[in-house]
Amino acid sequence: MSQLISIVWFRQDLRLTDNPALSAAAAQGRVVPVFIWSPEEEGAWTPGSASRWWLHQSLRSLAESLARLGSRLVLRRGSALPTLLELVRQTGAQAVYWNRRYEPAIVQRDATVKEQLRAAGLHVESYNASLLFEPWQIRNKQDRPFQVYTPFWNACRSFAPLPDKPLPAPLRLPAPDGLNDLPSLSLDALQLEPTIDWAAAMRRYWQPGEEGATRRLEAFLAQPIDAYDTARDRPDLDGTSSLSPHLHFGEISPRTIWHRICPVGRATEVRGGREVYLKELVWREFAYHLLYHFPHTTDQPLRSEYAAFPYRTDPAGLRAWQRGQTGYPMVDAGMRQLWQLGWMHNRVRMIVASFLVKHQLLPWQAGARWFWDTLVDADLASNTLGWQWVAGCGADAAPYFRIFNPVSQGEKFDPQGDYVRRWVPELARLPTKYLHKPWEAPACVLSDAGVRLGETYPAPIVDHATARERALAALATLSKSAT
DNA sequence: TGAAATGTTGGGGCG
DNA sequence: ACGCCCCAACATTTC
Repeated sequence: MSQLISIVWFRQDLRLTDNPALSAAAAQGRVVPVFIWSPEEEGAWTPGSASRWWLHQSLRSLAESLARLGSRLVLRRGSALPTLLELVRQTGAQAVYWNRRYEPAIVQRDATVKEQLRAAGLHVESYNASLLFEPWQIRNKQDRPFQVYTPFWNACRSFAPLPDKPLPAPLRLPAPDGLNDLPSLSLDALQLEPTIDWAAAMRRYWQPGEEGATRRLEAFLAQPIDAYDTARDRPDLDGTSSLSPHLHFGEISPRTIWHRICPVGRATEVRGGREVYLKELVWREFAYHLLYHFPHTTDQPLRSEYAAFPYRTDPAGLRAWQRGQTGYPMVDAGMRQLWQLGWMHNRVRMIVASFLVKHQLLPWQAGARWFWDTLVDADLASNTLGWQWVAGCGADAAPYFRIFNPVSQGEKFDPQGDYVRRWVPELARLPTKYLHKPWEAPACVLSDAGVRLGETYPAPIVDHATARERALAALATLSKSAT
């Protein structure tokens, strides 16, 4: 057995299967797996409460998986570079391996870490574990990054080479002598979990970790995939894959999903629900592509003229939105699902985001920040893309005048009202006809359902038609000042 | 991966 | 039989 000792630095790749850094290290000799909690190095985007809850569970799962292979996950907290150098001293490691991340602050940090470790004489390699295509691989004919989705998708679907087949998990993970005596924090010492236990519903709904991710994928694939095209838009059904948090933490690889959906490997060969799902996966790739090439967009609009957009300041309005108390059942249902599950159906994300930005004229950055704190799948690339898309200031964005009507969206995508009844139980007894617009219900209908508007459920905080006119007027000032 | 306003068409009631 | 109007259904335009 070789005596070469390698450190595998786990980050957002909390899995054993299709983990190139882990496989490379295991092929070299003995492995020291480590996770370093260094939130201060994430710039302005330190993980939010829901993300930290998930991370705690996922680390526990990873530690158990490593223990089954005769290894041990070492936990540390602090700045990455000095922590890694200390580990090198303590283990005699000659190599450090990790899988890449793409957030602006992390790209910078990792470049420094790599340079300094190499300067210290270590062998250092990083790998792609979380994307089908590297953000710099996909270029348009002018050799520039894409800013529109459809041509990006066309470039990805015909890109050669195809995404690699997933690597198998290592069968054994030889530990260096003394791995068990290496100083490590306990998982609890990282203080990732909330001090008040608000995660009960999340525990019921999610199974963080690689095994839970695999089960979620298999459950999704057990459904008729041809229905995905329309079922994915229905928040009252289980039509989506719900893999987003597992993907964010790297508990499952997009390559694994790609090759399960598309066994021949070529996206040009699939149609129907399979193709639609691959396109959703590639939206995630597009988000990383944009974040990598336009790193300022986490806080600034991609279309710079939107920096002058006349957003309002309204702390009470923002709070009503956050708490699901806007008086629009579809919006409130979404915000309460988010609060309880740390997740919201994507169709409803578009509705609530449109409401915040267009009906309330509040800045998309405030919405992005709230999602960042409350989503278990909070992902800087996807979150940034989604909010800029809704606000109209991003890549391939919805035109600003595309304003969702929360009533007609509800009637269209939650036709029996199951979704609203589940998340806004105080309206559950209203007839479906009025469920998405309780202010139009006759007084006797409201009282029969036990609803008193303004008391048991809020009256709408803005009138739709008025808010729509106000949003269009705000857009007009923008295009005037831009010329 | 909008919604609302406006325009067009065609069936049917009715004088 | 015919013109007129209404209106639903659909298409197009506008925001």
